[in-house]
Amino acid sequence: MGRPVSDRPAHPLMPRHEVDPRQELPALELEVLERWRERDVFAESLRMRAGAKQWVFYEGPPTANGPPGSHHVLSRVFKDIYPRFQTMRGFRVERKGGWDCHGLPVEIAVEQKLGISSKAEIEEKIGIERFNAECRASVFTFLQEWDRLTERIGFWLDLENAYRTLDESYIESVWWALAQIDGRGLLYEGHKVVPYCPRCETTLSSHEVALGYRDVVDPSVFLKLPVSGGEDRLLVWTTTPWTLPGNVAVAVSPTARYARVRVADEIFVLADARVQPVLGERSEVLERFTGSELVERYGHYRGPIFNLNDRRPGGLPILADAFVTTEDGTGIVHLAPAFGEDDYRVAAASSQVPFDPTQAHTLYNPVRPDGTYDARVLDRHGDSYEGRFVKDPALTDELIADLRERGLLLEVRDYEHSYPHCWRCGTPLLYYAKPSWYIATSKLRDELLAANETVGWHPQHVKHGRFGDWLQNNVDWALSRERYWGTPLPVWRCARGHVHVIGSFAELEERSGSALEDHHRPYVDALEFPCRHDEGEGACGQPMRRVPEVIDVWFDSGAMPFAQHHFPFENEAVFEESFPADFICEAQDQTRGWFYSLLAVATLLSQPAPYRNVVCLGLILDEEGQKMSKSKGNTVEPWQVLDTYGADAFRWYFFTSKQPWDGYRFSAETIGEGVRLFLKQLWSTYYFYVLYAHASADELTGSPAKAPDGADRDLDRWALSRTAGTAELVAERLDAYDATSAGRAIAGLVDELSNWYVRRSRRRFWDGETAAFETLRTCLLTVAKLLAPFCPFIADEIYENLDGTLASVHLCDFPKGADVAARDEELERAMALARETVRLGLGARGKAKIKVRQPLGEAVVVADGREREAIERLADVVREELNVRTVRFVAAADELGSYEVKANYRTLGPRFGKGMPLAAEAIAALDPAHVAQVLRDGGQIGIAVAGKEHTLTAEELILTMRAPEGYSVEREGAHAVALDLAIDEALLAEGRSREIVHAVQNARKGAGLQVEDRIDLALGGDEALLAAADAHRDYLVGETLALALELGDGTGTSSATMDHSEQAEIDGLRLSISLRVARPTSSG
RNA sequence: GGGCGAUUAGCUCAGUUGGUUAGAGCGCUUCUCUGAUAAGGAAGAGGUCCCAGGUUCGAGUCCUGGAUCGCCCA
Repeated sequence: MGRPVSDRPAHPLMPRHEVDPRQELPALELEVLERWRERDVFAESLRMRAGAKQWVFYEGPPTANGPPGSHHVLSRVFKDIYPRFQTMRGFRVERKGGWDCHGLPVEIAVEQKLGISSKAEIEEKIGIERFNAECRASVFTFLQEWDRLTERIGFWLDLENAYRTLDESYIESVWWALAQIDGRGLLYEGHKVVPYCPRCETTLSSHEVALGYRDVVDPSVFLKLPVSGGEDRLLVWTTTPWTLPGNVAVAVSPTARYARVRVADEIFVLADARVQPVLGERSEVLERFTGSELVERYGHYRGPIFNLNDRRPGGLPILADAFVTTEDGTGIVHLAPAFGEDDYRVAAASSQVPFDPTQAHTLYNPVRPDGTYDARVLDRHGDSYEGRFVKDPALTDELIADLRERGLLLEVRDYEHSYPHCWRCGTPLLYYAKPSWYIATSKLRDELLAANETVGWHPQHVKHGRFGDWLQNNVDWALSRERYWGTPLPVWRCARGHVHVIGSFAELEERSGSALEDHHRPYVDALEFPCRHDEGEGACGQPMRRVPEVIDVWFDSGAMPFAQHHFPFENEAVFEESFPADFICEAQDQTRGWFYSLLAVATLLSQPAPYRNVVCLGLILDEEGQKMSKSKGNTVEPWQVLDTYGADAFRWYFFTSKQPWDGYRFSAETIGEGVRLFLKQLWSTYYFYVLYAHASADELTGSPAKAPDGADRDLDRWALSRTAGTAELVAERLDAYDATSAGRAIAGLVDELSNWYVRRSRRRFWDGETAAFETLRTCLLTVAKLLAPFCPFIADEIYENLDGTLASVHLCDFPKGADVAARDEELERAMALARETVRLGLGARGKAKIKVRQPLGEAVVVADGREREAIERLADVVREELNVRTVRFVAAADELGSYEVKANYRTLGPRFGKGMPLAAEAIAALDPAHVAQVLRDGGQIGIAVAGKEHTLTAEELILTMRAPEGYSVEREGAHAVALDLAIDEALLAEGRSREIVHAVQNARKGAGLQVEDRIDLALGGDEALLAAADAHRDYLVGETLALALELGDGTGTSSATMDHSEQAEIDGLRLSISLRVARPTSSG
């Protein structure tokens, strides 16, 4: 257990220190942080659970080469709350930090720093060795900033033992995983059509592509291609004329309708839906058929479209595939598998296209890596287009002119669309088939889906929505990147094409004869070894060299469950015990990022799902609902919030303002509101306790406790029961990863404690009544423990001051309801009803415009059965709150006025169905007084609907009341409270005496007196007021702390000697008040 | 273009299996209470529950289509 703290106060009810009612929370948090450091609380919280069962959290590694923003605070506080909670529940929750170190963002930052922007420059000017050294240095540029923020927001994470994806041990585990995957035959080299910048000669990641979309106008070309063996012409549409030399087929939609139309003396074929938009009114439809029928009818067209010196004219296939739409163009598209992903897929799937995806050289691609045509592309005169850049507008014009000359062109139109450009150099990107290493994840689709079924997703819809769909449509993982700063792909290959995947550093050393200290490029590239492949004629013996690629950083992150422990090379037991994770948490954009990479890597290694629960966080938007970005200048910097409102406020906002996956509309002001509403209210309640505990120190530590009376005991038991109930609910909701509901329940409890328990109990605290202090202390300490995972600072402060047995609230066990008190749900219901009754009664007062200070004779509460019993039990509360002499109960409203009877739709609806309107009508026609009488006697009501008799029970009817004469009534549903408005002389005098007290208190304030000052008091003015004061002399003297009271008009002897005089008006009557501080010499 | 989510008061958000007159907090107006609280309480103003169809005796809630915003993917 945690280290006990020695300097306990003399008595358990006594707080250790006084409290500033206007405490600045950020300053307080810094003190708490210091205390955590001194007492080593985080480490202690782990040590004290050393033998306990693990509850496993995985940190999805951020990159530390940029500063953390508010969205990082969001994910980090959610990564904190559940581990804190589970620690308090008794689990050991180790929280190993992690850093994602590799990848293009790091490389780009370095390129910018070095003032270069291409691979050629890296390799020729800088050299890979220096470049990677720069990357390594750049990775942790903002590490301190991250660590500082992590600590400040109260995110407990083991930063000292954080894993780093650039570590040698990490890389070795990744290599092991890849060798395992290769051993299952799932690693292969294939082609992928990728966004590619021909100037930089590099592929771009989807993230980079998204940076460079621009709206541009490109020519869209309508071709008329004659079918094989006929004069009919297919109308084929493309927006990328430069891809036409790569054409190997055309495609139609199998299900769409196509039309054969005549225009002048030509016959065209195109989608029926496109006839009008493309050809206008000038066409005549001859026939219609589906795409499938079109394929059957024509089969082939005359190709290739462009003159190519290695392909003779002949028939090229017409294919059908569902990706073709008829929403624009002609409903017939050309296929160039080297330049389009769909094209590639359809071509690969068709036996009619001479293309084998596993044999890269069979792909027809006349464009070179620098974006120029090779020698095969010819113009109409047989001259080559070799060396021409494919996106050059002048070239496009020539291509179009060529097609026109050859009679293949129907029309050219401008086509406005958004097209990706290289974000670095502005060159339009090409979609271009590149060789790439793949993992055949699509073969494991069923395993992935099955593993997904075992995961608890929050929100739930991700499971079968975004994530499930993604798995359903799984495509092979393109693993390789032609870059420098990453885990090197451990694939070695010999000149004869034999491939070997290295699975450990030892193996590499054994084969190559050299050991490396750093397995990054370029060092690893230098190692060679003879090929051991044996095809029956002895080992091949050719030198094997590493392929140049590095691996996708997402594979790094997906390997973290084992790579963070250097499994399987060491720490086998540690890994076994910490797999799978109970909980991970990232933003929703990780659906295809880390959530996927973790699941995929585990599945590839035949492991179960690597996480049991996922919380997906939404996006942070600004007040206007715009995405926050530095360029817009609408970001909220974390430190700005932390310095102004503090970490607890920041956390509280994220936890409770809405369900985190819905995203946030976020501004510093919104956070401030939450502070006012919740943290200040809590602080205020806590302050109240500390203030009066110190003021009542003698009573609390000395004399034996006085037992509370019945009503007070009820109030105490109510507060404890509500606290116990909240404890149950909070634990249940946090178990379900629903911090929002849990937090709101705590806020509800604090509100009830502050605005009901404390307010109702104030006098008991002034009197130093032990039971009240005990109750409030228990409630506050329970709140502190419940709140500890949410707002760890303020929770620790309250615990430390009111208890402090352990070094921190975070070493405590999470409260179970039974630890606090036995639930008394009957009492809770009763109190809720009593409060409702008070609310209605105050409403009735307001309606009659009678102040609460004016006592009234009677409140009449309408309630029946158990409700009545419940409220009756708490009648004193109702009486005091409403300031009435008596509370009378009536069973129903007949004594108060007339009824109204209505149908209960909820219960009767299913019974009557279509007859419901008739039934409601029949019920409305009943005599309400009669119905009330019968129901009260336990009888039933008969009605006739459409000639049929029906019997109705009390639950099928709703009785409400109308306001009677002479009472002010406030009602809601079946409840009502009526106030007798008659004010007799006695009530009037009492009310006036209260007004006088109020006026004197104001005068005291006006005279600048201390609350405990005793006074001499003289009152003058209207006789009626003086009479009221005289009648309630004791009350008046007691409330105003007057030692002497003189009543009479201004001629009185002492008024001239008073220090302070003022005039007041009550009910239009004049009151003069004179007072002075009573001196010891004055008579008592 | 496809998938997912969202849309309820000026703002931030609740709204259970469909049920009579859709709620809370903040802000605004008026009143009120006050030996903790720049707090609390009451009343008032403020809503075509994004739109249009449909199912149903009955739709904020279920279905279809559409709009707008966001995310992911093409």
